[in-house]
Amino acid sequence: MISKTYAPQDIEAKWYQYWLDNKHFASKPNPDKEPYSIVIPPPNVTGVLHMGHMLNNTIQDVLIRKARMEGKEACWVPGTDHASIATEAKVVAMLKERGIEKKDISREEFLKYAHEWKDKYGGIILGQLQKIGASCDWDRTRFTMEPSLYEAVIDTFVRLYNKKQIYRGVRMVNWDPLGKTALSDEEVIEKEIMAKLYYLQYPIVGSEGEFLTIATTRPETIMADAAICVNPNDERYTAFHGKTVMIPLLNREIPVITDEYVTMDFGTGCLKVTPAHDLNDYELGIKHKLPVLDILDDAGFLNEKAVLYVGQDRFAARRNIVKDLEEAGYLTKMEEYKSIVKTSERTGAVIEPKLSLQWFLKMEELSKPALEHVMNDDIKLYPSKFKNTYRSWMENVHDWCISRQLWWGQQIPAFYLQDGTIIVAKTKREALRKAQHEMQLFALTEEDLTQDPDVLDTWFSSWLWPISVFDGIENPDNEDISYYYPTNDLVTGPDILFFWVARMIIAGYEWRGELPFRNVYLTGIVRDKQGRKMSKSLGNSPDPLELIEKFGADGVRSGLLFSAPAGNDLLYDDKLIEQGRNFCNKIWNAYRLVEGWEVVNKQSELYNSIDIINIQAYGWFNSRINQTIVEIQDHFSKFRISDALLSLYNLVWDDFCSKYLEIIKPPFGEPIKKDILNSTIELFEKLMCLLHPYMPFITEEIWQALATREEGKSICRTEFPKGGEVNTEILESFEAMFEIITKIREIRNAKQLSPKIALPLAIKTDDEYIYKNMGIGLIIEKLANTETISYVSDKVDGAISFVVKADEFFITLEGELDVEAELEAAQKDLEYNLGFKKATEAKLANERFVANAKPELVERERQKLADAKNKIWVSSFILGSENLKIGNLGKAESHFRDFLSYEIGSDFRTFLYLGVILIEANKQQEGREMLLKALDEQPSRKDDHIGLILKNASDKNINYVRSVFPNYGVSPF
RNA sequence: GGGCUGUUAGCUCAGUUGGUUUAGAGCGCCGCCUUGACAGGGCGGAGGUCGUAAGUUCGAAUCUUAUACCGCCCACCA
Repeated sequence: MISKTYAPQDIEAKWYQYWLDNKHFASKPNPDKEPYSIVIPPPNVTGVLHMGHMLNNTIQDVLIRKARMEGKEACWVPGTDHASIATEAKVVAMLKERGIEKKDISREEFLKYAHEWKDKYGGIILGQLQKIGASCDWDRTRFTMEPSLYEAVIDTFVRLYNKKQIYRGVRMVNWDPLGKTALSDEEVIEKEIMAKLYYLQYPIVGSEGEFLTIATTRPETIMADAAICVNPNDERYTAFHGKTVMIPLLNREIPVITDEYVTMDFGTGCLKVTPAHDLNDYELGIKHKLPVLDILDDAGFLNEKAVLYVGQDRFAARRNIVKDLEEAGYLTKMEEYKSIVKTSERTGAVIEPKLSLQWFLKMEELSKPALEHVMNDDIKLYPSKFKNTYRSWMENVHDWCISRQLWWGQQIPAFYLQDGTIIVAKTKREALRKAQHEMQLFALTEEDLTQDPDVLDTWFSSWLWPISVFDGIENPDNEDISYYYPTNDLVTGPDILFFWVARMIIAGYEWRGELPFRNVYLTGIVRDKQGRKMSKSLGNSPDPLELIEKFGADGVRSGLLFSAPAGNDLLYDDKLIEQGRNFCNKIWNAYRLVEGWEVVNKQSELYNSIDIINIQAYGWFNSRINQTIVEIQDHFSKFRISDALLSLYNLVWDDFCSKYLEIIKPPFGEPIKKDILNSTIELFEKLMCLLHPYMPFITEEIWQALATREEGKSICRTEFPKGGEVNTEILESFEAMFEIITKIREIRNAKQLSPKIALPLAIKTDDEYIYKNMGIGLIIEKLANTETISYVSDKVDGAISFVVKADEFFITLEGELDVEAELEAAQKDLEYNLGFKKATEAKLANERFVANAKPELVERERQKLADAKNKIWVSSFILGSENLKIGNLGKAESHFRDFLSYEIGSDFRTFLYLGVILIEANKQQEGREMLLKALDEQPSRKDDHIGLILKNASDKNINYVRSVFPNYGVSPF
């Protein structure tokens, strides 16, 4: 017995192991196949799977699985990033727990601990990726610190240094006092905070009682002040040009200088210049040759140069100095001030601008090809709006600070002689040789060389990733790199567009002379329902593994993708995942239905009508599949992954389950014919293949169950369905048919009739063939639950009617119709269609429209007009006859007259009813004409007609009516 | 301050070269339906003057301009 709901837990583990055992994800260069490769954005080795990874890697898996099924040599390279700051922080924390301080141990010891930590806790995320079904080639797993990748990084550093692209210099850098390292601009996050602006008085030397007042947010840095600066055009301060002032508390004398940099209308127009602790001040300092006084140590504590508050943390010092300044009377004002504070992305510490000696990579030349090839679409960004962002960054790119004051990472291969001479070489030995040979320092030993203690920025290794995973730096001509590079698609978040994507492109052109990937798909950021970024501290991030446990990997994957258009943030809601889970369940139950059918083999005469239905349904659904394949291929070509999934979702749920299966489903307890079961299984298999990239597990499970498969075979290596013929005729007739079915169901609903009651349906059509011989009629009977359809040539009196295309449908219900309601509905219908008719006619009368619009469009307008007229015609008739029925002769007359005026066709009863009405209204002459016209319409049925006339005439006029037809003898009365 | 997006149903979003007085989907909502694949379901339904204002056009959610908000990126106002 198959379980009633889809139970993913056992199924997923089973098939993932099966795929691994049969090496379905393994890839090696195959000249007979087109390569398709993706390198994973390497997660931090310290990382655990979060929703962002889930989304990102699902998209990659969809792409790679689809490519694999399309016969490409698909290779998805997994791996992890050593993440220097994050990992070092974890290791430091771990050591601290064990009572060990980093500063007390040697670099070697520390690295030993770090590697231990990495071996024990690192790379958890890779196992987690398997849970989501990621079809990576695990044998190719790489780590940015493993020897060959390490070597590649060192090598590129040396080569760039030799090309004079790397230099060492003193710069104002973003200093993280907690991590005690420099950060690149990209690693800094700006936060808006409410700060205080302090107004401080600096006494003017030689002018007792006079002050210059400055405004600052950092009063603790006054001890590092080198000058006070005012705008030369600021008349308030002209008198003070060339004077000096005293730093409060400290009583050190500093000059008043002038520079146009100072804005006159901010604060007091007076700026204190602190070259060591502010980038702008630093530049001012250089310009005006001011001394640089750095009063902070690496951890953000005041050093002895500060003289005051030495040994205090910068924030403590701020509190204290504010208090002292206030007491001494130098603080005149404090105001709230909205300001930006820079913080470290990794440690959260407030960044300190700090002068330090760092290594830089010149970016100007290197980045040129990277800009050009994105702008000319050699590399495409999805969505393309990021091209703008990319360009503005690239055009204003700054030199990249690549040194970090850490131990975990690739140590900078720069060696210093005692006199400070720098020798850059891959190893100490090489450096020594270089020193000996190039500088003739033969007496030198390795002891005399000191390696730079810093390591390289993590991104300085990950920018090589698409090359280094294939060993393309050290062995530039090896088989892997030649075959797989450039890779095809890169899937990542827009938050690392500059950090990583741009630099990979730069590296691609620098080291391979070509692009690293052709397409960059930038996913959105997963946010919570309120639009907040998911974060540990908010606790608003669900654990993907728990979700998988609860909803199944396929459910989570498809759920996330339902609402994940490229570049748009995704507001996560459990509802999405539920929807994915429900989709799995729907598929599962469709399978249960098909699986549960009993089969008959024998061809039997009795099954004739069923055959027609089945053949039609199969033909229709095949066309729908083919149509959808075209659609999803188009979506994929534009990286519209969500849209492709949605197309499939609708195809499976609405067309396959709600329509196709309902059509071919045998009545309860009855068997199904073998051939239709086989075609159904064939269709089901196709659907599973189409869905496999999105929902690998359930599709494998069902695919395996639908037929006997060879040992080791998997749907993931089965050919992705190619499109075929799309029969538009059958699609259109089915579309009309479903419209008819919906109308009937609507009537059933409106009349509150049980679905079990078969309704009598009559159709007035010029094309009975399509209903009778094409099986359409039979399907209507089955899906709308009608009695055997009758075909009529006249309108049916007293029936509920509706029109689809050119055909009219009548359902006669027992009991009185609600005339008022019918009238109201018909009236509404009439008005709508009259308006429609008017607009369309106006459009068609417009020569410019007919001349300029596409011919198909004009033709479609004409068709719509014809349909609308038909509907108007029907509504008018209903209004006329219903009004007649309730004795509203005047209204009835005018509706019938309208009816005739539309000249769409005629109907004998219109003439007839109108004739009687006119006679009743004492317009005998005209009435008589109408009655005769009625008879002319269908002379063969004269007797029926006269009977109807007499039935509708009142006693008063019966004789007159009779006199019109003197030869008609029998009175119905 | 500069630049770039976006603004469509109660919510989250589609809407691909302008073209039905009828702008779609999912969720949510309303009504009916439970022995029969699935209530994690079926069948129907309601709900939008497409941010605002002008303009171009035979025709505008779609193009132009202006404007208001949301968001993102960049930038040295202490």
